Amino acid sequence: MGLQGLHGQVVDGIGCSLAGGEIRAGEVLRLEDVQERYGVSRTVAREAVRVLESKRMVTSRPRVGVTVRPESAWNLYDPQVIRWRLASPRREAQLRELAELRAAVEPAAAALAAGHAGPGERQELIAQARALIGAARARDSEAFVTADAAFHRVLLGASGNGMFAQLAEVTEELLVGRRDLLLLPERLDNPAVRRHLDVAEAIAAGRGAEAAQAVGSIVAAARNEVERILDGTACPLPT
Amino acid sequence: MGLQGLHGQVVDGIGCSLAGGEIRAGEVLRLEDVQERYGVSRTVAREAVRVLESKRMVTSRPRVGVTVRPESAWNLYDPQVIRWRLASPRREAQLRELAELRAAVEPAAAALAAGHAGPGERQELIAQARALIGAARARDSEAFVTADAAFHRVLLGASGNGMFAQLAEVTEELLVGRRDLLLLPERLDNPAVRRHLDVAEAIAAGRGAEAAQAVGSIVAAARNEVERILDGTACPLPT
DNA sequence: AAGGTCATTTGATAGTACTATTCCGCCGTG
DNA sequence: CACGGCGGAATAGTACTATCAAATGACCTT
Repeated sequence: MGLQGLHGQVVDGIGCSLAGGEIRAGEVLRLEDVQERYGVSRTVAREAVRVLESKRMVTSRPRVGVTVRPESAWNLYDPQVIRWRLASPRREAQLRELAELRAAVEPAAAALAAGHAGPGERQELIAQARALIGAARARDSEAFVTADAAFHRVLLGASGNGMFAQLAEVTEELLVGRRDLLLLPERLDNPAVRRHLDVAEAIAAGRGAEAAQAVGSIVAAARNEVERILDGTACPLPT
Repeated sequence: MGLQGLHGQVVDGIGCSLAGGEIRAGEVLRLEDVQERYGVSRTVAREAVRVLESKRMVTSRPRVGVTVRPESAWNLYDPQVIRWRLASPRREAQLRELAELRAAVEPAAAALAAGHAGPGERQELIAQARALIGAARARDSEAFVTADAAFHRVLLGASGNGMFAQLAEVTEELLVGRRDLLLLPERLDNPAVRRHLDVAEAIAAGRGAEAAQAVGSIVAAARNEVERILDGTACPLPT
């Protein structure tokens, strides 16, 4: 995973502590503290700090030490940061943010995909949509998440926008996060599932607006689901 | 900016070369090459590699060296990466992606802001909208961009979603990028400008859907503008 | 073709010298 | 007496070098 090498472990350890709120913004760590806390050499400690600095989680200044920056400054799109936040007590807030982000982006990605997708991608979308429906019918939660993730990955990739495509990884974490929250095999077969095929067909036909609308209903439902589970305050779906 | 310390300069140099396509995916750099290319010690070279690794632009493996990863793997939301890509020959593609991202996110942010914004934020939005209109009337390109950036920063921040808020920085780069592309003082006073006040008032009144729609028209126009300038292929605005 | 050996390159540590910044005391001035 | 600027000293990061360990790809042997 992200912990290649000694420094990676240190980064992961500190990153976790930061995301978990164990170390709060404004607090300062000395390089020496990091060394003995993790039992590593100065070099490794510095590399770890450099990486965290690159993620904008800390700043390093002479005579002061390593200062923790406020969460709002962090690179919140860094996959590692997302994972830390998902593993933190504030997991719910992160899930909600991801759901909102996804709800905003995927419709736009679908609209673009209708214009940019290649023949293979259009076919792949339909194939994954059918696999999704099949998995839902079979109450196969495993295959369901796999097909769901694959579908949205292809969709985002077909948008031709690299930044959208990169959200596929995030989306997958969201999907498994949702699955973990409520593993309801009986809930698998809902209207949103069949909507996936509508999306695939709309994109295959190049009908961007239609695809966007269909995706919009899917992600809005997903977001609503997350919201409902998290804090009970579900927003009504726009008809 | 991001070049604090020696290693920062090396990171910036390599990052630039990578984004500029001077070093392509799959190519390998040896740590020793980095050392003599930038005249730095092994320690600094390693720190630079660690940072680039954190940005997912390279991987470092023993016996092989530092391998450049394909652009699709990079942390495209890292502000530094965005800046490198904006400074590269492929600047246009990056601008387009940013415009598309913004078009997708800001309406959603506006809808959320209608629910989450505090009293101060609602007032601030109206104030910035008025400042924007004033700057447009006065043909003051400088004040225009400032107010525009401030408006969207407050808007994104008021969404209550940290990931949305973080796009403010990106949006500002997009705004100045657009300004640089076409500094047209006479174009300042267009319908989209007055829409900002509609947005502010809708959010102030808590009418999320209305705010989202108004923002949608603004960002769609902006995106269309960018597209038109970049490659002449403008998409028709959805009525 | 399969397997082992070796060279190469990164990974990690220790030690050292440098540098920047902050803190604090000193002095002068108002 | 209080306030403010000035400068030294302590402190913590910055950077370099040297050295050993570990991993792995390539080559050679069988």
